[in-house]
Amino acid sequence: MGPTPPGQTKERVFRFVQQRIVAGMPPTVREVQRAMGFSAVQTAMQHLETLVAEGRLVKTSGKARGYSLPGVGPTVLVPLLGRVQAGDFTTAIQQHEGTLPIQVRSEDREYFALRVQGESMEGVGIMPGDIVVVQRQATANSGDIVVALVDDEATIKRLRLRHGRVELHPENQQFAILRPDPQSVTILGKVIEVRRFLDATPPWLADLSAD
Amino acid sequence: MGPTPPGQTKERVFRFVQQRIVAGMPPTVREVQRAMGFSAVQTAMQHLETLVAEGRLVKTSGKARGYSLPGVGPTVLVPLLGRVQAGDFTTAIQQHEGTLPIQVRSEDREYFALRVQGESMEGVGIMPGDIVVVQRQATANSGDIVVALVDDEATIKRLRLRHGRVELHPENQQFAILRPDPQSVTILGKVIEVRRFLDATPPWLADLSAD
DNA sequence: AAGCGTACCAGACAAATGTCTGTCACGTCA
DNA sequence: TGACGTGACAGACATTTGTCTGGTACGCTT
Repeated sequence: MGPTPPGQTKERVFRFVQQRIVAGMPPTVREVQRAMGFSAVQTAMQHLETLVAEGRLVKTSGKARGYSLPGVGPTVLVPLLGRVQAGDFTTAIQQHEGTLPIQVRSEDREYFALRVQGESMEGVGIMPGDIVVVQRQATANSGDIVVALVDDEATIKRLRLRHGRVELHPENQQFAILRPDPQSVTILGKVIEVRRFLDATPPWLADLSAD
Repeated sequence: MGPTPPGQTKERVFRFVQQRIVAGMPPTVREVQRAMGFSAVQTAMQHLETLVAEGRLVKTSGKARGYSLPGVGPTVLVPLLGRVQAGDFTTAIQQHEGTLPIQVRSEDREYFALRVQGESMEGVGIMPGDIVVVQRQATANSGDIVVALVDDEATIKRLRLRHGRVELHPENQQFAILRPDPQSVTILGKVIEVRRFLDATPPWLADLSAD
């Protein structure tokens, strides 16, 4: 029962704890003990304390399974919306057709996801069937790719602001630039991520909420 | 302290627990109690039991924070590899330049991620800078998009099998079909997901492991 | 009115879990 | 050789956490 070389056990502990945290169920100290084959709880405790002192783990004292990884943003369930129509955004959220776990920077913001249906953004690799993750905001910068409501339909385009007027540019020459009347355009949010599943669609995109 | 209408509190409990589970730290029963404003632990317990009976939560009895969501695959940390060269795959795994939390179907499989560097797959919306998630496997079906080692370089192409011989097709007319000698081609895996971050690159793509 | 189902409360107990003190073993360095 | 740092063990205690029994309140149905 001699010690292993310095640093080796600590790394094994870190990898085990990290994987468990990422998998969604941080381990108890005794689970670390058992997984590492230690005889004493204190051995696991000690390595965990070292990792905390090094800043590689964060601990909530006195709480079961209280270790977490620093700098990893929270995961939230983002609703995948079906149809989005004018004045009906809240209903679209409630009637989402699935959910997408997304690591975000801030839980203070609202997000939603849409499935891309047209070919107007293919020039930048946003293809039909892709899923765009959208941060909810009513304004955006010129050049951002946004989801906007025009008349009665949601559309994904690149925003251009010309003298304060909204232009919605496609990224495909076969589509025209939209210059909607200001009264008939609403920006719903900014596209922050694009995802494409080449294997089968994951099961968690099915609705996990009560209907 | 009259009861709320049937079903309302249960839904609030489910949403709270679901969000906490997705965020990576399932709640204790007393945390549910406090979050809902109940005076008694047993109230929280009862709603949780009902949700378990309905199959919407799964419980590990006797363990702290033992509730989980059914049908949600595990999350694993997928290494984002830099250079991949022949005969050096294990080293590339160890020297990954970041990690990506990915929901997968099975922890029994191995995954890695690569940053796309060429334009040969732009026809199907796989753009330079995208990140592809790859399921590790040595064979694939004709038509799959794969990561293959050719001579000494990893490349992302669509696999075509002609009379048992490997062809690697680009999805961009400006690139040529590769018909490598069988001795000089190795399939590393199948691309299962494409991700693009339009906001800044998330911090967790930085290396969380020890160097 | 009685029964049932759901939403709540109060209190207590058992086990899991966090935490601490004390100790030994080994390798390295001055 | 002694000191130090890291890796280990043993044991005990305090607190958190899961779980249970017993009870009330309300609305609906027969």
